[in-house]
Amino acid sequence: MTFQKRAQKILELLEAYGEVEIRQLAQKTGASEVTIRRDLSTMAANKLLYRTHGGAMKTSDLIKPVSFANKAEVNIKAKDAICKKAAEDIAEGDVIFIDCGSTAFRLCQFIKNKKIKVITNSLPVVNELQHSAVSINLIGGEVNPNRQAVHGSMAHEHIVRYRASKAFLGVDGITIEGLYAGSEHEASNTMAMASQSDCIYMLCDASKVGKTSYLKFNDLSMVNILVTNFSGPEIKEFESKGIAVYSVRL
Amino acid sequence: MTFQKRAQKILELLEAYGEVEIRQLAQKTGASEVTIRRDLSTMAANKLLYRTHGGAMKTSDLIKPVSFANKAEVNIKAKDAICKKAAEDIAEGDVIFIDCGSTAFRLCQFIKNKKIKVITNSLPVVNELQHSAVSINLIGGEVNPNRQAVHGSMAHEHIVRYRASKAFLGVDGITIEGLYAGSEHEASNTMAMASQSDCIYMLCDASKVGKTSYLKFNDLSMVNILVTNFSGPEIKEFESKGIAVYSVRL
DNA sequence: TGTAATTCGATCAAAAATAATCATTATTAA
DNA sequence: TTAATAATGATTATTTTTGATCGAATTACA
Repeated sequence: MTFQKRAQKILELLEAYGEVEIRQLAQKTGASEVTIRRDLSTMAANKLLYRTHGGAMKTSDLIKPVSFANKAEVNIKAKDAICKKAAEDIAEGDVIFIDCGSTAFRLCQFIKNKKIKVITNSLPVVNELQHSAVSINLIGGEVNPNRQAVHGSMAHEHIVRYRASKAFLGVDGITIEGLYAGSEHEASNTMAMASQSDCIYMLCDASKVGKTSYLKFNDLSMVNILVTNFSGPEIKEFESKGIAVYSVRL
Repeated sequence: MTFQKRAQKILELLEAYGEVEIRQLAQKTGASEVTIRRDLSTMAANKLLYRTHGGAMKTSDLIKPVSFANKAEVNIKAKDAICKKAAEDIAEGDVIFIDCGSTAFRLCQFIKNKKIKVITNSLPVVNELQHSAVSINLIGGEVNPNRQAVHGSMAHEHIVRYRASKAFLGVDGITIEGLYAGSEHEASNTMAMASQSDCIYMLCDASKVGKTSYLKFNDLSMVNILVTNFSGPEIKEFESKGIAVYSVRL
């Protein structure tokens, strides 16, 4: 059994149980404990797992290089349902913006096989769509490792050079009063994408609706379609402001 | 049995089993193990499969990060030695360009802990440096999934907006006559980075020196320093053209 | 806290696989 | 046909992988 095979097995077991012991692994792979120990060290060096005494643990998904692809993610079902609904509106030949953030990221799985062009500043989106039917335009600028996204004035300039039929955006909070972001950088990108698109989709799971955040960066007028699993009386108010609301259920 | 026939058979078996052993293949094809080994290396160079000890694995079966642990990459030692040498010249506070390509990628491991700014169009470089001391500026434009890099006119415009103290570039081939690239896109980016840098480092393992490729995109005048493990009489000629040559040994 | 039991890291040796070299055979070009 | 070129195979030297062993470090637990 080669190193690669063992590594695969180890990662599988890690995925299933969250942690593994060297004894187990040695038994399952037929290799000696010394070898397993060596495997674990090289894998740990590549940040594929955390080394513990006598075994290994799954790398915290926060630290993993590229992944919102994490099933422990909050509200994942809501986000998936929202994105599935939104993806129905995406047609062959479309040019779309995809915002950074964990919600918009979930759109990827539903558009992989569509022949469209995606303009994005989200590194996970790029990684996810890299070997798919989608052609990608990556927005350039300063990389923010925490958000796994590109920001800054160069990014802004880049965005306004393009034009898309649809933009799929996320925010930190949305109320009747307006849209809220966690940072100016994000707000700036979101605004720029909106200004360059014919139709603006706002993807918000229920936890975002009615919530405010530190920066109110715009009112609701720029939003055309709100896709959400929120279902309170406020929905009517959004609609009265001229926003089409796609309500999804889980 | 010709190479093509064998390659076909190998891919079939790979498709069926996910992995193959050299012994098997030698038996099934009637070729010697030496020949199979040669077949596998060329196929691995074309990314048709992953080379393992004693055999090969299907590319798609491999979990991506494991492939980084794969030492089957061609000329890896030369590339590492070259990059280690080149990295010695990088000082705190530097702003540097890093080209796409497998050679320049190897620079990452040696600069992770330096407080510098890296401007790059290479997605693997971004992933590698994302959670390090390095701050990253990602060049925007069209993503080429095969090269895992960003190209196009937008990329060019992005590059020329910045200025760096050093550029670490790769080429497909280098001779006394000039520099050769595999595509115009690459050449365009390489040229742009060179034009915006004070000092241009060319990173070339021995297989690149003396080799030409389909596009000669410039003469040698733009190169300041050639870092290579090549050690033939041609080195003197490079030096006579005013290029400083850093010779590395393995 | 101190002691026993694990686990780890380093070093070594054996086995397997690979790379390098050279001779031989097939293929192609002149 | 003959010479040049490329592909293959055999042989040898080198490298890689693996497992064993032993002192040091870490953990468990009495």
